[in-house]
Amino acid sequence: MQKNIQAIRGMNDILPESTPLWRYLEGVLQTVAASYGYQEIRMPLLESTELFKRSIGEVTDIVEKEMYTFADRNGDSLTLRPEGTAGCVRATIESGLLHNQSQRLWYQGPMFRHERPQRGRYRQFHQFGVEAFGLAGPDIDAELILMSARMLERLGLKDNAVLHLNSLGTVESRQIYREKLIHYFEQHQAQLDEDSRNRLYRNPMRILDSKNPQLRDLISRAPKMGDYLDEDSRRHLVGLLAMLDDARIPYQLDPCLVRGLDYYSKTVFEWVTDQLGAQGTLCAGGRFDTLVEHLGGKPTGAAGFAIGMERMVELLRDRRVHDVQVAPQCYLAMMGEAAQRYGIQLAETLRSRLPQLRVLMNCGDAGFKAQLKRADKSGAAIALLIGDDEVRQNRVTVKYLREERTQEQLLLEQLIERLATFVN
RNA sequence: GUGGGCGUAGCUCAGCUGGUAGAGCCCUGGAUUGUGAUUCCAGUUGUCGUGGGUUCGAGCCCCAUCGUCCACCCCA
Repeated sequence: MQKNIQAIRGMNDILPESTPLWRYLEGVLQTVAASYGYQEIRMPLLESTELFKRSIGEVTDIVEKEMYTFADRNGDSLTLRPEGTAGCVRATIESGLLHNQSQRLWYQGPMFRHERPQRGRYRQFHQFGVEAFGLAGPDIDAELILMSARMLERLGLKDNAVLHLNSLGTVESRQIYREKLIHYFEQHQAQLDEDSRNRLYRNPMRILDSKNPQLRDLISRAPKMGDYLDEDSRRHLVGLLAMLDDARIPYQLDPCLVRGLDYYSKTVFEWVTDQLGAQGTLCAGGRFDTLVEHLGGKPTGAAGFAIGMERMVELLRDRRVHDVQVAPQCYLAMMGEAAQRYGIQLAETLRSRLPQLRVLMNCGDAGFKAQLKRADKSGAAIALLIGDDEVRQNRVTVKYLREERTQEQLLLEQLIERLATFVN
């Protein structure tokens, strides 16, 4: 048997039954971002591999084993973007957007990581990302967190998520902390599991967010980043917490919160839910003050976050949020060849006169009864009936499908007037 | 990359200790000629994921393979 070609593993189609929900979600996020004065930016899906190696970090899992990397025809190494920040920074530097000015930007679109798919984790997944450049203080961190909180609130998901917060300090203070941590875990090496032992010298902070319950005790007694923060980072964090308190945004300080990408510094945060299984991070972000410089720009403070769209959609699906109108307002049923030719002209006229109207025209052979069934199934409020009689009289029979109302025969202008009341 | 569960009609699934396939939904037609959500009647749908093995005989047992889901890992 010939095998049908299937979608690439971990890359899903978004079918018509869910696209309205996606558009609703995207619409809410865009509206909120705009209400904070953020502008949209669109970057290519493909970037030079070097960009991601330099920004995400050579020793991260993403770069080591999760990137879709391949050679262009001329031999250049290209990579399908595994996240949006790197490309966004590259674009803003390249276009001079950071020259003596700050930028507040958002983007959305697919990202690609070669991981084993599971609930809430796919090889092509979608993010809505927000980035702010050229602003060094805790005020912009607060703005971003407030924005993310508002997004959740608008979507009715405020009670589904908890805000986790931590500070990773500057690169220098983190270096000191890192050594303390290695020293601590070295002394208890026997208690570490295999994963953690592997991470001990490569990325000891990752041991902190291990899920192994046998390590919980050991981890809870480990040195805390908070005790090693430099003065600047400490003041930054205190300032941010005060602003969050003012805004009455509850948060949970989480000394074990470590982000997976190397470029983060100072503030990091995550909105986490317990309703999605193992992949519960809905939204995550933080500051990345050294990245712009690292990619060749002038030293520029920066912060941002990204929302995992699939995870949001899954939460919204449970709540049956449904706001987007796609059903046609009227369905055109026709009997006979003359009626069909009349009807197709009529449908065009209606679309010209009422641009907001959604007209679904019956196509293909079907009995009158079957056409009405289709009209009902389409969700249309009205069926427009055309047969020989209507063609002769130049009228259209209007049948109301969703209300007790006697049907009527209308001339074109009357019909347009009537249909106009169903458009909004 | 490592584990475990599952793969039967378009969808959701049933199929008893092995005897060459079923239900509901959907779709189509009909219950007198041009009037839809209900009801009734009728009909279509499958090399039971794929390949091999055991057996007189396999959807059911064994092996392999692919796919999928969940978890580890990782992260949005």
